[in-house]
Amino acid sequence: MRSHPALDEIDMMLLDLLQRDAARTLRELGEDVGLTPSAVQRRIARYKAAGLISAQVAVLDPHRLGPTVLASVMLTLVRESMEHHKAFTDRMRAAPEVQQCYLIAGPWDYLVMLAAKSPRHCSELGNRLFKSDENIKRYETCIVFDTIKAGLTIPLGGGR
Amino acid sequence: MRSHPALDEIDMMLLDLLQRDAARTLRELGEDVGLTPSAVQRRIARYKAAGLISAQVAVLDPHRLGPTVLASVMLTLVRESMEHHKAFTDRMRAAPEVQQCYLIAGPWDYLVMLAAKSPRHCSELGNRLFKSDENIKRYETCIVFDTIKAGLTIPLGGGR
DNA sequence: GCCGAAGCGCAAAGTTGTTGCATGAGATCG
DNA sequence: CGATCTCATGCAACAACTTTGCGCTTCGGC
Repeated sequence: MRSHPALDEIDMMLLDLLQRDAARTLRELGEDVGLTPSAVQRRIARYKAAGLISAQVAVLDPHRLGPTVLASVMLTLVRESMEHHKAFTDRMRAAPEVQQCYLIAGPWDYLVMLAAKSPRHCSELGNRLFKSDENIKRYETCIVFDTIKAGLTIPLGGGR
Repeated sequence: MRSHPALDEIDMMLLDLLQRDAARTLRELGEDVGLTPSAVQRRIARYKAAGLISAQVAVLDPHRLGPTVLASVMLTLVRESMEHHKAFTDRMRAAPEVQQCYLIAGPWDYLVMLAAKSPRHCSELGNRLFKSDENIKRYETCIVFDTIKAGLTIPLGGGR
């Protein structure tokens, strides 16, 4: 007995449609997958209840909102205890300028994506979030010159 | 004469609310910013027309959809002509497993975030997208152990 | 075969999103 | 200094969408 009866092909299609455009109506979605609006709505309610859909957000265009500087930061900690990791991750979660933060394998411990309002702001962020932390051994910042692609889309095409 | 009369404080609040949760009703948003639903709806329509809101998407939880492997890839090209860059970026844009792709400063040319269905799939992706490209000098893949934070939120708090 | 669970379509009911219109606040210009 | 024009708002009517109850069918045990 599984808590979730497994997702069928229609579920995959719906989730894929939704992660591309969540502003469409139930009728449109229904036509695409071959269901009535009410059936679509019940499925989507199921996804939300199950936590499959964790959020529904508007994606803003950074460069139309005024100057925006994106940067990637790779870093390593000095001590690797649970407490030190938690202290760091809590700070990342709390900082609104931190778009993404990943614990990664390899020479670096973390990869962080920053969104700042100016080069100066970006530098300040580095100081505040990383330089002033005694437990960060080293960090390397790479300014983003251009965003080729940005999204959080998960591949759902070929069945899973 | 500016193409866009500049955004006031209410615009910033609305955009900030929307990039956090785009599923709220116009009435709720209106109460938060002190406007009627129709005023809110007209502002949002303006944002969309101006391209400030580039998409409205559902964010899926990768790990509730079955095993998912995220990875970051840093790479450098051999030749840096416009054509070579375009060939590469076109491939990135076309690949559904490429979540994000940035042109960056520093020792590497690009940072790419991948979403794969398994370690094997991830390795295949590396071969298909990078290893088989004669114009990629070197690339380094870091598997993501844990996602601390993921989003595309832009800081709008302190006025802009 | 019988029975319960689950999903669907249909249609009514309830909300929400959208639009026309009149008002009022600024800005521009004579 | 006032006339005028533009633009955003609130209100109210309207249209569209979402949600829910109900009966039906299907599928899997028992």
